[in-house]
Amino acid sequence: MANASVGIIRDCSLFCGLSETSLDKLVSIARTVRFKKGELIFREGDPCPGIFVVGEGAVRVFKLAPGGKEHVLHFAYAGATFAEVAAIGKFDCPAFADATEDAVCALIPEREFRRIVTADHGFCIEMMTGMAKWVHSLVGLLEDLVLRDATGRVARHLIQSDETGGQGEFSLPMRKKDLASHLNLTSETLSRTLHRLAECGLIETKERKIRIRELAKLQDVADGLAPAEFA
Amino acid sequence: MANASVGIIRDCSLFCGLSETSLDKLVSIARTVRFKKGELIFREGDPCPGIFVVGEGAVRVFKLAPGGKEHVLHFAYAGATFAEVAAIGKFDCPAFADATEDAVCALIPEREFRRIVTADHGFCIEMMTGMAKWVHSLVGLLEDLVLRDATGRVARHLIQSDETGGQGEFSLPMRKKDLASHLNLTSETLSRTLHRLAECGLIETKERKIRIRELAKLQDVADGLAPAEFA
DNA sequence: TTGACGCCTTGAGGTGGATCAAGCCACGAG
DNA sequence: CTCGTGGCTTGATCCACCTCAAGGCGTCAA
Repeated sequence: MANASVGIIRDCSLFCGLSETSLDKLVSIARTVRFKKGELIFREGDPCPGIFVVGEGAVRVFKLAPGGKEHVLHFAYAGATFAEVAAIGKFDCPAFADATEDAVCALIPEREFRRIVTADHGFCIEMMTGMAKWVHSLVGLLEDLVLRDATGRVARHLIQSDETGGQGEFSLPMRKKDLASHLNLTSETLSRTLHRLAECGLIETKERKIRIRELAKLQDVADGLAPAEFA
Repeated sequence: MANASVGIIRDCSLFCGLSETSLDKLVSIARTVRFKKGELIFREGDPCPGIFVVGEGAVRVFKLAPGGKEHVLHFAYAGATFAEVAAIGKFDCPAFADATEDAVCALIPEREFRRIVTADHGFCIEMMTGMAKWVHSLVGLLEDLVLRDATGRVARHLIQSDETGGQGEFSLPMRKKDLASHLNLTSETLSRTLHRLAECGLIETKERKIRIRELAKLQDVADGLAPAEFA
């Protein structure tokens, strides 16, 4: 197991479309890195070590305010990548990252990654549109923080997280504390908000499992059209 | 003047690095479009018409909340582009745009743009890193909104807007109302905040002209380390 | 000049969500 | 079993910023 990266890279959404030769090159350069739960992966301002691909576990990317407050920008689970943006733009790490669960990742050094981008036009196009999607989702997040209130943010997040489309139940893969931070709330407010949504019958909650009962109404709440029944 | 776009495109930061042949193709396809002050350019949800390059005037890109509240994502002045992200990602327009001053722009249809991206690997790389920079700046904005208070946001914006590096005076190119919206403040709060910064001697204000007097202290304020003298 | 309109400023009061401080529950270790 | 720890919930209080309302000031057209 000199290189567990092989599987990780082949299975990840970013690289799985690459040609065999590119993949081989990638794999031959990639290092496998492991982190314990809670371990810091990099700090804001560190030189960017390259692109990380998560194989197992969970990673969170976050900013730290002078006062110590943290804001979670991004959660990365199996198949996802992080630090791509810094690697592409040649910035230093723009944020902190740590493991919220024991994690194993493949690390692709920046230089090798850049080689592939310059060699493979198709891949480059994919990266470009990938970045555009990032921008899109960030704009969504901005919109969230600015145009919606706490309840709206929670509602929208629930809708987006539910891949079942309101049919079955799904579970929140992160601590409430971190989710709260991602939505720029305190865990207290998140807790109260979920409770309120449940009271109104829009959702059911059980531990970290959630089921959406009234998708349409929840959508209304997300759009700021608070239904009358809201206390 | 069948095509004022020639100059616009040659002078803009995004396309000025292109080869002559690519430029020629681009110019031959581009349309010149004019907007009156206050005129709406596109709405959120419209199919993306292509990439706009601003030649003269000023454009603001903004989101609209159900309640009518608007949030300015981006100001575009001469040489800048907007709607690039939607064009690349093939989304519909993710926001509204209107002219805050009489404006003349070059419009490059999406299809033509895509042709260039697939034909010109170098350009594609540039676009990719351009998108990465967008992400970077959006993360900065997010950080601003989440980790800083009103005063910190204003301070940071002033520092970033001052190309003279604290030497001379510079002027805010947009209405205070729009700047306030960009920083997620009301114009009232912006007004008061500027006043307070001026009272403390960190800046001088005269109409829309601003001079930074104490860059270091202003930087501290931006970083949330409010100096004692702050009322 | 006069009036109307936009933009900015100033003041007084309201509020959403943060903060602080307990208590509760589940789970793992001893 | 008990204890300890980490995450979640709940309630009371507080404060930064918003909202609403009014007045000043510059600009443009008549």
